[in-house]
Amino acid sequence: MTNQMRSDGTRARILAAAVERFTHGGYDTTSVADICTAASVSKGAFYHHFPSKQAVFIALLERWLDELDETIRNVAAGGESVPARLSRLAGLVGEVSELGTGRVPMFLEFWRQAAKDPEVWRVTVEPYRRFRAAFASLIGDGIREGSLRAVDPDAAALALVSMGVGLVLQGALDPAEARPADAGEHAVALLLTGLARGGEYDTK
Amino acid sequence: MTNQMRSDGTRARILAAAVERFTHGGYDTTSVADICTAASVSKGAFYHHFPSKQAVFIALLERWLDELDETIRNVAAGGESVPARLSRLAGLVGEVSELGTGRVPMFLEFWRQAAKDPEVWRVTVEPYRRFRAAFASLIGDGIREGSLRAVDPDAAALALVSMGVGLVLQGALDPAEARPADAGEHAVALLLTGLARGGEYDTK
DNA sequence: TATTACATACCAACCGGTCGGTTTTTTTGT
DNA sequence: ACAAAAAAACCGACCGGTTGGTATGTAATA
Repeated sequence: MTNQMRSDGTRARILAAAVERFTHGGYDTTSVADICTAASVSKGAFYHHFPSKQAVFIALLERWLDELDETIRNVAAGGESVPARLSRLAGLVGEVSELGTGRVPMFLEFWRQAAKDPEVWRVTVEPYRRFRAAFASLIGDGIREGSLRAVDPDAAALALVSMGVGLVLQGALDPAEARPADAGEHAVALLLTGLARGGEYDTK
Repeated sequence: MTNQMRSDGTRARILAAAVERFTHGGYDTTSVADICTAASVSKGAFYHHFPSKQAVFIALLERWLDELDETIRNVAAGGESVPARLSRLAGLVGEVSELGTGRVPMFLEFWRQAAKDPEVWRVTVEPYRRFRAAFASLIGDGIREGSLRAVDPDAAALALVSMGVGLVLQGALDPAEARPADAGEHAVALLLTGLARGGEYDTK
């Protein structure tokens, strides 16, 4: 086995173990020794690959942000009508929270650290801004296209993202009662009804 | 000064210092010594009033829940029409996030601990359920009263609470760009438009 | 005097990070 | 082609510092 392969493998194991432990117990509670044990890696190997515990956290954050950016691109793209693209979003909320239920604690951890560390803050906040900007632009298109009411695009985008965040969070906290997959689409449809020009909003 | 007064005073100082420190640095990072220093209280006094650090946290949580319950009662009450009461909610979101901006980290801390400790989880989740139930009941009234469209009250309540949570959280994370007080009411109005029977929703 | 409220010194456990040494792969010299 | 040397990956004991919690004693109230 080449040196590169070996290195990449242990690095990946450390990252995977870190996300597992951080998710399970949070950043502060999880010790470097915990991560090492979970990754079947020695402390020496850990500090050979990462300069600090915080560096692992930031690497995780950046990986997550890349995924998020890809999601945004997918949402923004597409030649269909604006309402059709918006309704694709309704499904996205359910999808994200299904896939991400286990991840939400980690995601909460990012926010919590963002309140303390300016570097983490900057890199955490930016995707939300991009998210809102993408939606605002989409909504602006819808207004010009005539399929949406002439609302403030920024406020509407904030509303959409907020509801998404709220749904995912509540779904993670109380999956039995606030299942986003079931009620989430319904909730988003409700908001889209308020956005759509006149009468009911057709999610089909 | 009576013994009771003295005791109550130091207890209150510990609680106040705890919320200040937890808000500033999170649960794990804040040490008992930190709290004691901030409260001008010795460690002995601390452990005389509380059996553990966790106990202080739970006392804080319970105090917060009482406030929340009072808020719910205020929202549910009132003899006005349902749309009027719902629009009062729009203002509430801005209000809560204005008052609570500094508190949000603490609130995040509750959620994070809820993922770990079943006891904390139960007591954290319940108010959200009550919140949703209160809104669902209110929306049900609106539907019977004829002022709201015949939507699923539970889904609509989830939508409202989710948007509120999302707005507060985003406002706390990024106050410069996602000011809930400015755009929050607008966002809720948008949702209410989707709820209201026909045409525009009058927030007046 | 008895009890409650507070103060201080102390401890065992743990944590992030370091460091000297060992194993494994790669490069170099011939 | 092959050994020697260099480099990269890895190991685990160790360290200074901190933490939640305790034990023991003192001052204030009942």
